[in-house]
Amino acid sequence: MEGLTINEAAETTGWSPRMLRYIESAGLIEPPRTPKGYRIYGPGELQRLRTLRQLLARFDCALSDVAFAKRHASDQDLRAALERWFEERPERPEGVASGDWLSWEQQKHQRLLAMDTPPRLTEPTPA
Amino acid sequence: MEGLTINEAAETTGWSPRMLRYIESAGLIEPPRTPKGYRIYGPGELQRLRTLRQLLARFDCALSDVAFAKRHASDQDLRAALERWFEERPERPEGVASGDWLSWEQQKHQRLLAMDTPPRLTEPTPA
DNA sequence: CCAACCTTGACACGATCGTGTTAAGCTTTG
DNA sequence: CAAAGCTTAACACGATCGTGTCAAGGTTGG
Repeated sequence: MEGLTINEAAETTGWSPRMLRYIESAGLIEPPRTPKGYRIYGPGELQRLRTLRQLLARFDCALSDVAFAKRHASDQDLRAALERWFEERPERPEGVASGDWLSWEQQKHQRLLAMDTPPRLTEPTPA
Repeated sequence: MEGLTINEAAETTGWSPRMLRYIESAGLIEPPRTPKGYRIYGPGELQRLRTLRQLLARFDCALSDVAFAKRHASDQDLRAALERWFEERPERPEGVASGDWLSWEQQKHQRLLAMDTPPRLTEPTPA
């Protein structure tokens, strides 16, 4: 055997075997398998399991958050979209006439949006 | 009045007033208030509300994910920690003797970890 | 061969998310 | 001033997360 079995890994990392499977299902740590499908945890996996623990505890965040962060890290489009959203400043012009008011910033962003809006995402969800 | 009230904003963005408050409580969009505490949504907020919608729909993610992304964007420590965790490669050396095996990678990371571990975070949670 | 271990799948359950609704109390406005 | 609108707080409820446990079946090893 080239590494630890799931129960052994659970033992040394503090996670339950159930959670190791769950973590795998979340795409966070996917150990290789023997030809018959047994999971084998090597030093790398064990270490990542331990540090995962610390991450969650230290920053008080959820497994799903880390899963999302992974998506965020590997999905260029997602990252770009989020970045642009955060950049939309809470800017408050103040110097605009009351008529324009409703239009000016709105249109500015409308233009930005038009660039990446896959046609008809805002579909009226027709029942 | 310098902007839309919460009900008007709800009307034009498609969110319910309840959700506008919820989104605010999540720290995603916090409109300014009148001296008496009434929320006022300006063009910026309205736009962010609309694009938020598209974000969630387009990438099929949750509000809490975006909230976490915001933390991720503004918390340097969090970002660094996540980055390091993702970088821990699923590398499988293969060329290491069976005795070393358990130690080598482990210690490598232990060293890395030691650098940023605020003393005693792994407190034994003493009931 | 059979006991010990693994695998997947399911049910269960408390906690949190996302959302609506309602109540009690101010504020703005016709 | 009274109606309409805002605010917070609370209750409710289905959906999902995180987790345990149990069942049915394949694998491994003494």
